[in-house]
Amino acid sequence: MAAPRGVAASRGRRARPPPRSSDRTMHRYRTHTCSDLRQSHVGETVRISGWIHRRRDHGQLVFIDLRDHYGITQCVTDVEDPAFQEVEKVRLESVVCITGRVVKRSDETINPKLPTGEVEVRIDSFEVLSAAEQVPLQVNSEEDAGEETRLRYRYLDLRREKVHRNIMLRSAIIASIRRRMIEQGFFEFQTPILTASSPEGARDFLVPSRLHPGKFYALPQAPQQFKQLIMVSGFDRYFQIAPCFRDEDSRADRSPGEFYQLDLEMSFVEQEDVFAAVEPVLAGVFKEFSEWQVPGPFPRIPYREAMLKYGSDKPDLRIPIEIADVSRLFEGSDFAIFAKIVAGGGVVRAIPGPKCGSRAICDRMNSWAQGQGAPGLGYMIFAEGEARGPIASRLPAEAIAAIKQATGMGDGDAVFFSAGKELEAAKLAGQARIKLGHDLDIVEKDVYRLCWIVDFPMYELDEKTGKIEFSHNPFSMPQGGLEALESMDPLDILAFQYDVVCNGVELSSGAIRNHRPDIMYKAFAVAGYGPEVVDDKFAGMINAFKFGAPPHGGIAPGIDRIVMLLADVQNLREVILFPMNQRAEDLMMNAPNEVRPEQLRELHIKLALPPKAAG
RNA sequence: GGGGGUGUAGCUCAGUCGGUUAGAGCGCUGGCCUGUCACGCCAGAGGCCGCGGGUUCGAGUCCCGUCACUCCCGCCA
Repeated sequence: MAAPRGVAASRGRRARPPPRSSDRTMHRYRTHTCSDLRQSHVGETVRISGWIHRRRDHGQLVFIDLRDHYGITQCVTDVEDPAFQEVEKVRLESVVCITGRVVKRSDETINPKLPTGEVEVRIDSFEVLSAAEQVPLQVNSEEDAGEETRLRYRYLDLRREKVHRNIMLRSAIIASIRRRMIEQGFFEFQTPILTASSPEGARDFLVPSRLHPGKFYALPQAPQQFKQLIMVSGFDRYFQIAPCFRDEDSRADRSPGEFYQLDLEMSFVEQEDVFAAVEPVLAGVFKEFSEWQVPGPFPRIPYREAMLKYGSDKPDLRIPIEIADVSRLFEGSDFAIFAKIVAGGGVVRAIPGPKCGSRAICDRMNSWAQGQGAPGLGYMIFAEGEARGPIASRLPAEAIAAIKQATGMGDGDAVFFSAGKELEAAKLAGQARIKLGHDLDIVEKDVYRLCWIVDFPMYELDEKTGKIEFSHNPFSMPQGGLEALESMDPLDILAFQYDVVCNGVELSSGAIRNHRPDIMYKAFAVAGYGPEVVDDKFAGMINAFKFGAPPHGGIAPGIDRIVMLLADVQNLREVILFPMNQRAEDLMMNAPNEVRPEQLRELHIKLALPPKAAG
């Protein structure tokens, strides 16, 4: 897969044709790029510029692979040439300008791996535009350097084929998204970067105000309120490739600090209208930039069903394992641990383990579960028409038959059991499902399985405080509207709130918004907030809704994650030009950094550092 | 805030049970080589084995602490 630079489709189109070669008016730096030259150029004198990618020194004869954004061209010089000495000495990654004659390579020396491999450039003159010191990471290597080196010298890392290609893929994906959104009748608008802190959600990044001592702007966690106000302003269909800022800890699929969303909002729509607008954009992009299957239409899976069958609200549908609830079978059973859990309102979930019918595998799963902080993972092994294991021996035959029925398992298989409080049991079962999928190598390959998760609950119970809280976005419209808020148990109320999930990665959250002030005040009241909280914290939006707001809704798929999936990489840093490290530091630019005392004084800020950092 | 992994040459890594002078590939320096394309061959320079402490006759290796990078939990409406 030694694809030469410049051939990958994602690498993009060629540069506009450079000026024609002619000895008198030759361009200062180049007449062609390093991917341009073909047999048809043989005989022409050309000029190309780029980096020294690799050198092969034969003593009397030196080959140089010259690399630019577009590709690689082999240049050659021998001891007779005046430029020979310099060419032999120049260090890798130096930037040079080469003028020379395009010559045809003899049949045996053609390199079929290079698009320019039928020709080479005989060096007439050789100019070093910028000499390189020894580089701290190898640009011409497939092998990644350590993260710290890669980030500190990101501009070198970005020269490497693989990373360069990922970034170009990102560029092409964003261009495609823009085109598709505009074709669907959306308009792109920009929203403020300096805005107000909002009490909900993630931790804000704050920006002190010079003009208003003691006051702060916040960077937007998302343009949420602005896009709703755009709808109230009558623009009907908005989108933006929007930067979002959240001061939360990072993960492999969660950048520290900042990330980009395809933010969009539509007026006069219901949930299905949003799906109908977004699904073709996402499906189109996934199909355009990969060879993998993208089955559609995306299935719609209610939240509760997802939590039951997949143990997650972001199920990886490539794994052909479905969890079943078997709580009822353990009710009052002789297997006391589970019986007690069920009696106490807990649940027992059964995870099918195809071809897992061995003690070794089951013990391994059990210790894995303990490593996850669970008490353990029960199991039942099927062999020779019977069920074995400590659980099986305490269950009546009918219950075992029912478990077989529910999981579809038989001889040679196993069933694992996750028991406990509903959410915990479901999550452990979900993690076990993923582990089994990977361990057994039964994850479907070469496919992007996207789905909609719908009917998220409007509220949830905070385990610690026992208080009712918004489970997602407080601006979502509750299903059933005002009547539901007034008459139902808050924990039973669903919201018009939805996610898009792809292969176990949450791409996006969205909702039909609550555009009615009366319902808004009531929704907050249920969560224990008086109208003054709404008026104070969401003044702009609640006021706007009092002057005629269209029903509206939207969604905001994560750009970085889409690119990550399409680039088939495991970490967001691979698809971001200048990412920060896990501790939210930019090792290249040295951010965050201390500032001059005058700057702080201007901002009316005095530092109160923790004892450790003070020294 | 918590748990796991990693840290040895400029880079990627090996280093056995704790035992002589710490190795390899790439890169770098010098030499040889006129058809290579991950060129080949010879020689050389380059090491606070992350840092500090401990155990030991002896520590890259074992123990404790600490720092850095990373993955995960918490967190992320």
